[in-house]
Amino acid sequence: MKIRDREETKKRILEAVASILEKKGFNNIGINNIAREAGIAKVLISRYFGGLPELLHEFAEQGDFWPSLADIAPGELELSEGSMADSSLALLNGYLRELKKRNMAQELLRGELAGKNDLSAETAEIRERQGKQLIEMLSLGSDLSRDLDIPAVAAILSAGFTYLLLRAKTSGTYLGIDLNSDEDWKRIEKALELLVRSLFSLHQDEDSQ
Amino acid sequence: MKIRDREETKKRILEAVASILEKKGFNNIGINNIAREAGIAKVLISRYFGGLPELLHEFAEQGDFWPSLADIAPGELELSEGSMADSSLALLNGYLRELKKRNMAQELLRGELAGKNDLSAETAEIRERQGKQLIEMLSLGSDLSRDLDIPAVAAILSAGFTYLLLRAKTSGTYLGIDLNSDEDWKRIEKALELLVRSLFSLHQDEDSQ
DNA sequence: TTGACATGTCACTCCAGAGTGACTTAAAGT
DNA sequence: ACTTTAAGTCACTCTGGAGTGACATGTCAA
Repeated sequence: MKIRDREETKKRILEAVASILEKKGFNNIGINNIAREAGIAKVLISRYFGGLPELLHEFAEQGDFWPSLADIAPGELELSEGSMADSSLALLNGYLRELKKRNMAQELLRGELAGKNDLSAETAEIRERQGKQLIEMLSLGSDLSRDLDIPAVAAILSAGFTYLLLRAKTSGTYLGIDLNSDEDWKRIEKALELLVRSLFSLHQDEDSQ
Repeated sequence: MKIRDREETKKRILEAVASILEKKGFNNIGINNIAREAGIAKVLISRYFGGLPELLHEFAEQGDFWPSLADIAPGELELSEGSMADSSLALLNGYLRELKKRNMAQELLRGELAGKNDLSAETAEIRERQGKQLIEMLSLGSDLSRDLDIPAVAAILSAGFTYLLLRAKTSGTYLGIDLNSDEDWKRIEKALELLVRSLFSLHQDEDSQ
C-alpha cells in the first residue's frame, strides 16, 4: 500500500465527513474537524476538493446515506386497492425504522432545515428523487378516482415523524410526548397506524384490522 | 425623553433580537448584528445582559412569539364527541395559519431544531406548555374509552405541517409538493382535513362532511 | 539513478464573532 | 455649580474556522 495516494486520501477525507456527521453531528462539520478525523493536513481539503463547500458537494453526490427501497420495504409490496393501508404503513414504518437507525441521515436532514450549508440543496434533491419513487409506487395501487391525494398525505405523515425524530435530540418532549422514550414512540407509531387505516377505510369497505 | 436610559436601551436591544429573527432569520443572531440593529455599542449587551446567551435567555422569557389560543381559535370551540373532527381541525388549521404568518416563530422553531443555541430549551418549554393546553382541551371532548391517543395524533399532524413549513424556505419541494406554492399548500390542508375526518369517522357514525 | 511532479507538512494569514478595558459624557442629588 | 455615578463610545484582544505559501519528501518515468 502506497504511503502517498491521492485517491486513498480523498476517500479518507470523504469518510471523515461521514464519520463526523454520524458521531458529532451536523454542527461540527468543519475543515479542521474533518482534517483531524481523517488524519491529514487540512490543506489537502482545499487542494483536492477546492474547499469545504466543494467537499460537501462531492460528499453529497457519492455518499449513500438514505435508506434504499430495499431497506425500507424488504420483500414485495402488494399493490392492490384493498391492501393500500398495509402497503402504505409498511412504507411509512419502514422509512421511520431506517431513519431511526441512521444518525447521519438525521443530521443531514437537520442540516437541510437549518439552511446555511451547502449540502442541503443536493442531499435534498437525492432524497426527493427516492421519495417520489416510493410515492409513485403507492399511487399505482390507489384508485385514482377517489379524491385521495397520496403525496400530500404521505408528506404530512412522513414529515411528522421526521420532525419528531429530529426534535428528540434537542428538546425532549413535544406535546407532552417524550421523544426519547420507546413507549412514547410506540404511541406515535400506533397513532400513525390508526391515521392510515382510518384514511383507507373511509368511503370503502370495513377496516382491515 | 432621556438620551441615556438603561431600560429604554435594554428594550431596544430586545426588540432588535426580535427584528433580526423576523427579517434575517435565525442564523444571523449575533452580538454584532443585534448591536447594529439596535443602534448601540455591543458592549452594552455584555453589560446589561451578561452576554449573548443571557440576552437570548431574557428574550425567550419575556418575548411573546407564539400564537395564543385566541389567535388560533377565535370564538368558542364546541367540545362534544360529535364535533371532535371540527374542533380538532379548527385548532390544527388555526395553528398552521398563525404559524405561517409569524416568521419569527418559524425561525425559533428552526433554531430549536438546529440545536447549538441557547434559545431552544426555553422557547421550547413555553410552546410546550401552550401546546399541552390545547391538547387537554381537545382531550376533554373526546371519549376516553376509545383507544384514540389524541396527543400522539396531534403531535404527528402538527409536527408534519410544521416541518413542511420550515422546509419551505430552504428546500422548495418535498415529495414532489411545492412548498412555496399556495395551491400545493391547499393540498396539504385538504389532506390534513381528510386525515382528521377519517380518524373521527371511523368506528363511529357516518362522516360529517 | 535521478529529475520532475505529485503528495504531504507546517506555519502562517485573513476574517468574523464574542467579549473587555479605558475612556467620555449625560443625569441627578446636594 | 460640581461631584458622583450610570450610560455610552471606541479600540482593542481573544478565539476558532477557512484557506494559502513555502517548503519537504515519496513516487515514477526516462
